[in-house]
Amino acid sequence: MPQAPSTRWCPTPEQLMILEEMYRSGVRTPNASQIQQITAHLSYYGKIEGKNVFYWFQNHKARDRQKLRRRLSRQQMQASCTTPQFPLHHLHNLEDINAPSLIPPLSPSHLIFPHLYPQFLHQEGSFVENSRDQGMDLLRNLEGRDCGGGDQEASSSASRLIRSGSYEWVAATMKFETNSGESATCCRSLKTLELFPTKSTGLKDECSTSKSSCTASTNS
Amino acid sequence: MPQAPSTRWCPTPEQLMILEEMYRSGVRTPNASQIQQITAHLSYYGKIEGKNVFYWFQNHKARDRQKLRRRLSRQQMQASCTTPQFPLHHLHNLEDINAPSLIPPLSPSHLIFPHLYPQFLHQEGSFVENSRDQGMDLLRNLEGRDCGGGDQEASSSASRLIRSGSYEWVAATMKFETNSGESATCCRSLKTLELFPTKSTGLKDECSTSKSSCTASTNS
DNA sequence: AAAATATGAATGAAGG
DNA sequence: CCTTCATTCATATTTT
Repeated sequence: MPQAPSTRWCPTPEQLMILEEMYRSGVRTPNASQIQQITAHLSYYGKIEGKNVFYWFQNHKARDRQKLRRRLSRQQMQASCTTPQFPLHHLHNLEDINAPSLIPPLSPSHLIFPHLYPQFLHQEGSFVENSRDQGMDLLRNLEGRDCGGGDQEASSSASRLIRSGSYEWVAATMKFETNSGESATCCRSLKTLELFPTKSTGLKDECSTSKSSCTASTNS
Repeated sequence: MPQAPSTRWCPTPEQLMILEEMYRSGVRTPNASQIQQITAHLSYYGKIEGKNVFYWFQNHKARDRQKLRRRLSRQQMQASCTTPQFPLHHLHNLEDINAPSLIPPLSPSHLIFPHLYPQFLHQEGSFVENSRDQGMDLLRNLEGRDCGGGDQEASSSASRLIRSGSYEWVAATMKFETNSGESATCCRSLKTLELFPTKSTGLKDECSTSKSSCTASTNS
């Protein structure tokens, strides 16, 4: 089904520029009339409808706000992880992974994510929760529990902000994690995964370095 | 601005394996906390951020779905095609869209965004209004006035429905603008932006035609 | 080398 | 406002 001339709006560079400028200027949730006007102005640079403007601000704001949210959760996590950890670069250069290294040689997921498997469910970290009508066979059992489990609570005020959806969370995360250079890791590992040493934080792996590692795709 | 050393994440074989295993197990749309945990765990095998996990599931699910969809549509087509039909491949050659357009050739910003420049600000349209403590420098001038100006009033009863949140407005608008085929532009342009000819309404721009136009994104 | 494909990332659009 | 979906972009990888 050719979906017509893909009718989705796409801002022209000018429109985008203006919108961003406005956003920077403080416009966050324009009301109907504002939207009307903005639309009128922008329409000069290309086809555009009110809803486009509306959505643009909605999305932009949301995605941008998350970053804050995420930042908080992040800091919080770090706070609990701040404890200087030992050097942990030893872990893998991909190749060594196969070697008898210290790394658990790729354990089966039920070993890696015990919380995903009923048998191992006895720790706090619950997982599922919003497992609609999807598979979730393994996860069902967890249902009804407090999703965060232990550390979750730690974030009193933060938990609020954090609890939002994955998307938002991500949106926020992207910005900061990227900047910080390190990903949120350590503390989580502590509580949810005691199977491994928590030194995972400082890994360097960096799959992008050599062009070989990144494969591992479906290749099928 | 070249986007740095292409910092795109790439799952290590282990990470990928785990992710797939989880997916198979039924995990489809992990929420924030879940993502947190997954990320923490996977970070043991290499650098990874929350957004990576998020996107991974997002994409994986989407592509899965897409695959199914395609399959279905194909079957459907076959089903209907079993009966001798006329040739119908002609449909869609969205090529002609690339035709030489009448678009104004991208003038310098002060020409392009007159309304962003003080010199050109003298029209009525109010803008801000709920501009809390935000910037709004450019827009302030417009404050206090009746936003719509002329045609605004035209929509007597409509204004009611519209005036509620922007969302409502959009909800209403979307339907109509979409149907009418033209976006609410001309009239607006007239009053708010008389600097330009109003022909902006019928622009052809059509960013979607070639795969290049829509970019203008971060790519800085 | 060009074409096709796989996939991380981004974002417009909706539903609730 | 939050969450999710569909599309699309960009690029690395594989195919031809």
